[in-house]
Amino acid sequence: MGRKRTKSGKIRLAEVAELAGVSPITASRFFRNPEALSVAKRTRVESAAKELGYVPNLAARALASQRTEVIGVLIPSLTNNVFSDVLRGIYDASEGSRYSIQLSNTRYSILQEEKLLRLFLAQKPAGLIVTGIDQTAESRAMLEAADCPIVQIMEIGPNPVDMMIGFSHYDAARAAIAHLFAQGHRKIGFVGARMDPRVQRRLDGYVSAMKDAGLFEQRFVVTTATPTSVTLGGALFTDLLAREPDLDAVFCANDDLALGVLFECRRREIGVPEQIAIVGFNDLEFMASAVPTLTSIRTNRYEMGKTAATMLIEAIEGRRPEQPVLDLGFKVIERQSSSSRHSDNRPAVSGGGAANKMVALPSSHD
Amino acid sequence: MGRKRTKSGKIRLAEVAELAGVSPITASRFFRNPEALSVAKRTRVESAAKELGYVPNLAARALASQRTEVIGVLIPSLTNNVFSDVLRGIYDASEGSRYSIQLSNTRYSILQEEKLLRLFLAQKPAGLIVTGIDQTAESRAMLEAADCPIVQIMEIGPNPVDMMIGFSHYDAARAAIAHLFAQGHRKIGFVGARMDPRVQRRLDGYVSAMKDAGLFEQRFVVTTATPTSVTLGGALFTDLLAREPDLDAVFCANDDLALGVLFECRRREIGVPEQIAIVGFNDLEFMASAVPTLTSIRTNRYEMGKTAATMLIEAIEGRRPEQPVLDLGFKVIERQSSSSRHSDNRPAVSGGGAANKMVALPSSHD
DNA sequence: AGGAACGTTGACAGCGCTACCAGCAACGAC
DNA sequence: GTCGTTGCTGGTAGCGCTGTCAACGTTCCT
Repeated sequence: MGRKRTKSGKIRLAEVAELAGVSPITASRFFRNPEALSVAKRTRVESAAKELGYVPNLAARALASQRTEVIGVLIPSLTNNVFSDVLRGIYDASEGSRYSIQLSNTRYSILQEEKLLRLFLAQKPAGLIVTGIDQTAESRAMLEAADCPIVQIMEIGPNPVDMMIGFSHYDAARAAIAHLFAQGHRKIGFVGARMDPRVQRRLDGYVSAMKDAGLFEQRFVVTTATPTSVTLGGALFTDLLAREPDLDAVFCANDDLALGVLFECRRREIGVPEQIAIVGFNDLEFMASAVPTLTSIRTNRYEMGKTAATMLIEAIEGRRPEQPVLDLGFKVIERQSSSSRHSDNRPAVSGGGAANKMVALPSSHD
Repeated sequence: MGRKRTKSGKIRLAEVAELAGVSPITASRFFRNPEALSVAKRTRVESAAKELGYVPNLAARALASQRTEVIGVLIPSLTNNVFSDVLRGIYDASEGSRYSIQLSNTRYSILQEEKLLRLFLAQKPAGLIVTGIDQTAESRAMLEAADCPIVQIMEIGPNPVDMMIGFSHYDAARAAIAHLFAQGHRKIGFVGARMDPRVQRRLDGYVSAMKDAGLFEQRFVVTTATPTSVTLGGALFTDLLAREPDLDAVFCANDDLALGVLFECRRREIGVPEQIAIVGFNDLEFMASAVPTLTSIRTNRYEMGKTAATMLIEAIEGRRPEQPVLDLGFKVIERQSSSSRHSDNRPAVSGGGAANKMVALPSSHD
């Protein structure tokens, strides 16, 4: 049976080529590298494709060219609104490009990540975005052997596989504690949940800052492997208070926990910031409208996702960035919850790339 | 040049077949329908595949079989944590199945949705999940012509394209207002943002309930097309109060707005619920730990996503659900913010599927 | 015993596209 | 005028897999 067997409704490249009066190869070239065609043929193919409503068959293209136009993204969680901001950036950057996003969820397991990586790589993705820098040795080897650009996101560290974009969670935590010190706080608790590598590094930053000041006490730290939530913030804070009733500040590993701590303070009629100061992490939108407004560490999540995907696409197309490692920095957004004085807008402390990138961010976003 | 040109590292089905001592076709069948093989060959192919670390080439499979194993998902927003719950359900259900998820973001534009739909359908997805019931006529026609199962999610209505899973936003809003009436509230405001079709239906439910009681006033309603946020909740509530200082309750179209209203009340020292009752929508996690705890309408978002994907996969594999339209219902979760009495756990009012599973659609309009 | 029915297997021929290389015209250099 | 060079175009041959159908061996029935 001949090629004409296909349903009449189906438009193949051959049909476009025929209508345009060129060979299929020329038509194919039009979609991949229009500049290679003479202007005359280019316009002919273009209008033929439009007239027929041609949509390329991606599977055939992938099979023939031995590569796909898929960007694989591995993130640990979909629940977390931190990642939803990053993802939004990634999707926004991919829009308008020829690349599509294939998302997978590692559920904070590096073994699961390794499995997914193997799956992804077998399909020859155009590029890969992976979260963090704590891969298994096997994953690391696969990433290094992969013949596509790779961006690691969410944090920065030594030995990037390829490109890297993020900020130092350790430094950010130290900046938060430095801020609390500057406000006169000494007995500063730490509340953390999930304890993934990035939260762990925030804890490390907290510990080092406290030790540097000779103020560290193990009982100031309350953590759990449980996924984070507002309610959990209240519960962990309750534990913390039971261990150390004289606490004068709490640094929360994320904003949900901070909100939970705030509510718990309200429930117990503990004055914020008079009796206890609160600092969160991420600067989610609600932090600026809470009562009192909540101090947090602003991280550039949307920008991180967007830049990661943009860098990746550039690299895929052969334009590697001059700087493969990008520190997007962070910024201490000081608000009422940690302000011993009454001002709500004092000079912000920032770190990493933030210092010389986006200087004066307004204190609310989106 | 012969077939052996391929890099030695690449494992094709042919290699597996050779090692197993069967024909490629038999090996192929092993992956698609193992039951069709004799036990002996099945184990032979299985161990050969494992030994060689074979991973099928999806592009080749898609090209040869004229269908993909991709489930297309069209949602309006990635920011909204309502959708992130739904997505989590979808991804969870797809995990372990052979299907992968292809996500696209319509940004609340039905024209954008139409464009994406065209793109998706050209790749012959195995199935499709689309948000809502307000497609363009063109989209609707494409969906009806598509030869794959389709699930509409987030709400229910007449004339499903194929399958449908959601609940009545209209009825849910009416239940919220009925609850406020039962608590003795009369001057009930409505605060809404984004005003997508589902929020619009919540507004319609509010309006109809108020009109039924002869209490509707246009000035009780404050809405905006701006994307929702906690801060916006406070701002809209401020507008509302300016128009109607005697308000005794606010129904918020979502929980972020409700939280913003709560904070604004605290800022203005308005007692909740003594002076103003607050009811939100969705019952996000933080509602239960706010001070006071916030009443909301619980919607089964994760379950909706999970069930949608499960139904879809079942349908793809030929097992169509007995009931193509599933009403997941809702539940009024009464908490302190709307409780005139002091109890925090009175019998919950529920509607839709929660009461009588997927029978006739409850009194939804339009 | 003969034949039908079933379960299992394999040969063949593409799926729609692109990599590779050859061919051809137009042009400039010598 | 010949020869390369460049720019554009087309033919051939797959990419790795699966749909279709025929062929085979076995079992069961009459």
